[in-house]
Amino acid sequence: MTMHTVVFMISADPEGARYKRLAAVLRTRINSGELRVGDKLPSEKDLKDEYGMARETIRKALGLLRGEGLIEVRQGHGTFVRGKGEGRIVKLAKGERATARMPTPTERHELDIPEGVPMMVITSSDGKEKLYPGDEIVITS
Amino acid sequence: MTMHTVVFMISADPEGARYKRLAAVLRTRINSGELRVGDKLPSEKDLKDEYGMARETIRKALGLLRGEGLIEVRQGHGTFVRGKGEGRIVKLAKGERATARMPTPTERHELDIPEGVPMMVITSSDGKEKLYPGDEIVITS
DNA sequence: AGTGATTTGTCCGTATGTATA
DNA sequence: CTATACATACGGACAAATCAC
Repeated sequence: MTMHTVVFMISADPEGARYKRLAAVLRTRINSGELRVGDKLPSEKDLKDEYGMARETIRKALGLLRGEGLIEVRQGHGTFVRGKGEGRIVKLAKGERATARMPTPTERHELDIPEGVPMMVITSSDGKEKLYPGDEIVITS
Repeated sequence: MTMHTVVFMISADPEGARYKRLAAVLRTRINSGELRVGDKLPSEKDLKDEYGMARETIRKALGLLRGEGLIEVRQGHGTFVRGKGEGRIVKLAKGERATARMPTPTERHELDIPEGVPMMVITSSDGKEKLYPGDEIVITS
């Protein structure tokens, strides 16, 4: 039995953009458990060297994953696998309605929502709105 | 009283990145009603000429708005102001829980969810999940 | 406290490909 | 077929945040 490191190649098949294929590879590395919550991904420079892409292309791939709420990027620090959130439970009162949308940058800052995480909006019958980070709330009847 | 066209300038105050300020300007032009649902935004080239930024910078600004579900970009066609969705109402059954997250590219394609729109996940007590585009659903108790 | 190295953020310019009108 | 418009990719440069020492 030969010991070997698993190298996740970018498929030579030119199906789709390179940054999308790289994102798919990284998504697999995360979902497969090779990279766990809190783990640091390779730096953009390392990914650039490893996959032979321009840094901008690497960043586009990371941007996709960030948009899915799968990773968190901290300037000067690194890129990390994000957790799923606690799942605080909120009971929907009579007449209240819940919907989801993406927050504006202002709302993101005020509610401390990371990029790529939606927002849950609960509207009561009088029109007042309550806002929650979408990954930290579960609604029950 | 002087008649004048309102020109949305990029504030000279260098607060934040240029693409974020441009996004804020465009967001205002949309929310103020100057640009309505379905309206076409200026082309990337026009925005580039108008604001004197590189096209990549323009695209980053548009990317922000796309990430908020505010605009829709169609290759070879243009950039358009997105509608808010219908608001189909779904009643939450006993034991069901609702949460929101961003869809993966696969889920986006299968549910025909535009970029920047979250997904509502309704989980029943037996673990089965129902998926809805987040901007086309409203949940009531 | 400070300095340098690392890492991500922003911005620019250019070129080419793909989709639509 | 041509022109327009968005998509992808590369390269370079400097700024800003963080870390290691």
